[in-house]
Amino acid sequence: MIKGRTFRPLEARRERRIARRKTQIMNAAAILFSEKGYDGTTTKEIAATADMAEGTLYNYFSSKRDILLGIATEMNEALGGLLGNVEELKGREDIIDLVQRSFDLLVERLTFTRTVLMRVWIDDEVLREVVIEGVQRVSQQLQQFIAELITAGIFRPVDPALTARIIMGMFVTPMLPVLRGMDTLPTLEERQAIAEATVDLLLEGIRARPAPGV
Amino acid sequence: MIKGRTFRPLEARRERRIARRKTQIMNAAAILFSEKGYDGTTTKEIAATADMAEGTLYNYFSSKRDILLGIATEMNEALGGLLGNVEELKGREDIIDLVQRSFDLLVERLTFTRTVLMRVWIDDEVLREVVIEGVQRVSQQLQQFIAELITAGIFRPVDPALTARIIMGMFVTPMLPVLRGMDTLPTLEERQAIAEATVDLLLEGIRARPAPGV
Amino acid sequence: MIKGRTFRPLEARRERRIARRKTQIMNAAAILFSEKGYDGTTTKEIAATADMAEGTLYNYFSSKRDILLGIATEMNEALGGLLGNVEELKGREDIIDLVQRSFDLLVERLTFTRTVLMRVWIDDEVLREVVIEGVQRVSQQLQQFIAELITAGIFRPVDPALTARIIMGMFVTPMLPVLRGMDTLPTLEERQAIAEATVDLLLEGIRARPAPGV
Amino acid sequence: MIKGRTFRPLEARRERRIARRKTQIMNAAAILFSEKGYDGTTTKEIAATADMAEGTLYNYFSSKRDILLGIATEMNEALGGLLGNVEELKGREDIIDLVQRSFDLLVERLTFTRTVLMRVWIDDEVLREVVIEGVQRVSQQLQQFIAELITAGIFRPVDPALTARIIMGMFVTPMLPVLRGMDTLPTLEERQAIAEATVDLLLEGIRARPAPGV
DNA sequence: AATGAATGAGCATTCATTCAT
DNA sequence: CATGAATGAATGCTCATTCAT
Repeated sequence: MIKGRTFRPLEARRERRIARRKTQIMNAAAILFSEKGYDGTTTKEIAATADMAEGTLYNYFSSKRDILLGIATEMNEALGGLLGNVEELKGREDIIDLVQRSFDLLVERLTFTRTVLMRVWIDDEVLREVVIEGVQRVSQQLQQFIAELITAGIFRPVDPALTARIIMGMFVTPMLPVLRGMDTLPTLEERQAIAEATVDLLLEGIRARPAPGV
Repeated sequence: MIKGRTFRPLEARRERRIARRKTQIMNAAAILFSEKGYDGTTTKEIAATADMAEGTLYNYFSSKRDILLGIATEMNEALGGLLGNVEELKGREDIIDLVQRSFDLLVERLTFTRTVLMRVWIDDEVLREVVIEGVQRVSQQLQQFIAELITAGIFRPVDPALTARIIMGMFVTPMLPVLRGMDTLPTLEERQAIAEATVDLLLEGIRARPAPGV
Repeated sequence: MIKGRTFRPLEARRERRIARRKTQIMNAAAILFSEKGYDGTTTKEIAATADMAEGTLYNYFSSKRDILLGIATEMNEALGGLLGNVEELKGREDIIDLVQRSFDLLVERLTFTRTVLMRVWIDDEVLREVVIEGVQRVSQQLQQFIAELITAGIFRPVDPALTARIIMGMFVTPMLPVLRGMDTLPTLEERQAIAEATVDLLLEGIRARPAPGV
Repeated sequence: MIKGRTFRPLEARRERRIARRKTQIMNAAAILFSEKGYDGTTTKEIAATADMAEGTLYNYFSSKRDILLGIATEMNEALGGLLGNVEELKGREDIIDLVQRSFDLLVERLTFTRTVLMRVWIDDEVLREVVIEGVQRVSQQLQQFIAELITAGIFRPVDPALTARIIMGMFVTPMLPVLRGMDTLPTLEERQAIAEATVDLLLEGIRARPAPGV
């Protein structure tokens, strides 16, 4: 990227400043969106929370909507880092670890998650951005993973597509009250306990077992 | 409610007319809310869809918000009829039947469900109305049911509260793409297949089993 | 238009009320536009001048721009009534009379004229609406009139198109200071004097000539 | 201005640079003003067209408005050079030549002309700057010229003030479609033809006459 | 002198609610 | 009861101007 004398530190600094500003705005917006909804949040409030003038928002985003899409994209990219190595998931511990990292992601970016989950429900573009490109990819990796383990005789012969969907539901739902702001953030230990309980519930149902009496 | 000579047919007819009007308005509003969101829907549109003048809405509801709460309440009452007889749930078939009736409820009142699920995310009053009074009651019945079956030695000893939450997630999530409008409505057969797959996944994991070799 | 029992007085009254409101708004807007320009006028001011709330404007016009187009259209229609009978223009008196009626039109609708003349300069849609459909029609009738009188030997052989353009300039220009608000409105006598001087200048030119027959 | 030992070449260079910058800005602004109107043009666009940063504009002009007044002034000064020698106008050829030089001026500074003509309509200061000081001076010279030729028996006895106004209209109007951007720029030959036709119409009128001496 | 990010007052437009008919 | 015109506060966004670098 940076070669020979085309290295321009001023430009790099500029880009960092822009990135910092965008983050500052998205953080402020996500807090408000997650508390009051997209339509219930005004640009005036976003600016005040981000500690800048209203017009400054528009130097970094072309519209209120663009801030929302920025949040969705950021969330999506974070999600992308989660499942790169699905083929390495072999034992119970690996799966628990993956689940826990998912929880961590949701919790770290709590307001982003809340915002995106809320908006995906009616905004078709956010739906495409996040679900089609993000969740669906996760889902397909999951289906492939399930299919392989069925072939290997480790899982019972279930419908991979439907099961993938159910599994994702199993893992997101325990977090819903937290995301909604009804429960307080779970501690690390609590998250671990939830992850283990969920994985065990899943495995004991889905794992093929030697016929009794063998 | 109406007894003896206080029976006044005129008044009853009046009440029925009022109820019919309210339903007409809530149906229209739910369609629009579920398509465009609460804030994205104008009272002018609701009136047009309900085939009446804008001002007429306010003879039956005190505000746009009141229409939303009416929808939430209605949904909640429908949910109440679902789990009256939790102690009768004994075998796999009973549970599958319950799950299927839940699916039917969501699908029948598709727009109501969509509206309420969307709005519960940020509106604290809807949250109280629906979740605290509706979902939580279901959840508690479910926990009690799980606890009893654990005591009876039919289920493994799991955490009833967490498991109840996971189970509800398992059952709602397969319906999400339908509720979101991404998938078409499943046929009766499809709903049955989903219900069976979900219950089997649940049972095979949660049911205690005789030790192998016995 | 109104036949048998399809006569609906209520609807007619409604239409009259709407027409009255639109006129009220266009009059207010034209005053402000002509004083401060289109962009220099706010909808708040228009509403205040028309003695109604800001939102009420939008029950009758879909945008500020639509008010402007309404004014242009109205002006255009008034212009249309001016030149129906160009073939009746025979002598000097007829022409003076036509010129005077033009002056009257401009003066009566002073603010409309000012508004349209100002806006036609940069707004292409107003240009089309007014010039292409209005002025151009007048111009063509004028060219035809000139051509006929040339054929009849009454006019010198001049270029009809160019001459029509020059003539229109001769008649509009004396009014410009009035339209611009620099001069006060001319009285009827003054308008008559201007009309006669202009027509004579057109017909005879400025150069002194020996009396015919001498 | 610069005499004796106060002559400072550095200062002169500085002034030339400032003058060049101001011209650069006014040219850019005039293009945009003439296309989109004063209010429709942003300082950001002016800066971009003039190939400099937005803030730089304010080193040379105190406001957007000041740029406009600069354009008006420049136009006015150019107009001043046109009529210095009105007493030399003697024959038809001289007048045609003057008319043609006017056309050339308008065409050369097309965007300046467009801008000023547009803005003079509502901006009182531009009106004063250009009309009162520029056009009115032309008009007075014209009136004096007419009055003298009447006295000399060369022109008919017409009202000099009104006639001056009409004449100016005759000469500007043929150019309006060009200024408005509806017609393409006329070639030199076309401009000459227009000038001749206009002057002849002015001198001789439109009415056919028996050839003198017949 | 040049820059361009920051500013915030000001704008056109929307829409839930009221109320005279 | 039903109507739909009137209301005006509130909104997202623009842009001339300033000023630290």
